[in-house]
Amino acid sequence: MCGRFTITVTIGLPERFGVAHCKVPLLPRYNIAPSQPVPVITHPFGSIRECQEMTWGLIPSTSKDPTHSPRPINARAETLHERSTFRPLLSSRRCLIPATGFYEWVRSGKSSIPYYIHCKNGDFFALAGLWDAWKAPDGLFRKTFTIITTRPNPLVARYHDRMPAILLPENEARWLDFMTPSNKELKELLSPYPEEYLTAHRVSLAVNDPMHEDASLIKRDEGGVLPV
DNA sequence: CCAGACGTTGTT
DNA sequence: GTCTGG
DNA sequence: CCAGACGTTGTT
DNA sequence: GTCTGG
Repeated sequence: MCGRFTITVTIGLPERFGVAHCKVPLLPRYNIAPSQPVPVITHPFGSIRECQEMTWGLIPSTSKDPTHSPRPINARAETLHERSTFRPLLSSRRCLIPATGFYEWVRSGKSSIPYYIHCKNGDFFALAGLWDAWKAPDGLFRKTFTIITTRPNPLVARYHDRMPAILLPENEARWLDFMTPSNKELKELLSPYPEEYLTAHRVSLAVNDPMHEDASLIKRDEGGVLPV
């Protein structure tokens, strides 16, 4: 699945994702966790692409009291069209979440061992997401999003049975297009990202604590005997 | 019809 | 908004 | 995702 | 065990 990710590089991010003027602060992030603000790319109908901050963990616009409702951080690609929470968002609330890597954990007894998965060449990639705006009692809108998950490619399957839906660069515009993809096309867009572009290595247990945020988190850690 | 919920993950 | 349960 | 808390009352 | 917070 996808419960933590990174944006280790911010130089060139607006250009890479077709955003002319990015109004949100772009800082390197080494441990992005649910509930945190994250830069998200949208393409409003009849306008240009935008990059805005949204909170990770979806609060549907119809939510009455989000305090005590689930805020899904992931949505299964296989069942998007049959989930009442996600289906209404498929037509006009698709978004891209820029990233340079993500973490997956392997449970080992009482502890969880983190692995870092990223592009071999260090490129950005775009996670496929859905967002919504919820009107708070104060009248302000809270924008939130969820990351779509899909089957793992063989590389990620060594660590987990799910992985985030990473879009092929040539498909990113289609995902944002106001012409909603058919179910068939959605399935294709959200298929597992090819493993040959990715690599993975074990990292420090320091990643487990979302308070830890420094660049050393993504360094290789020769800690043990678990899978590469 | 209306009322009420609406998620994923991993673990047992 | 849409689906499920009663 | 993992880590950490998990309560109420009355008083300052 | 389960919920909340980051």
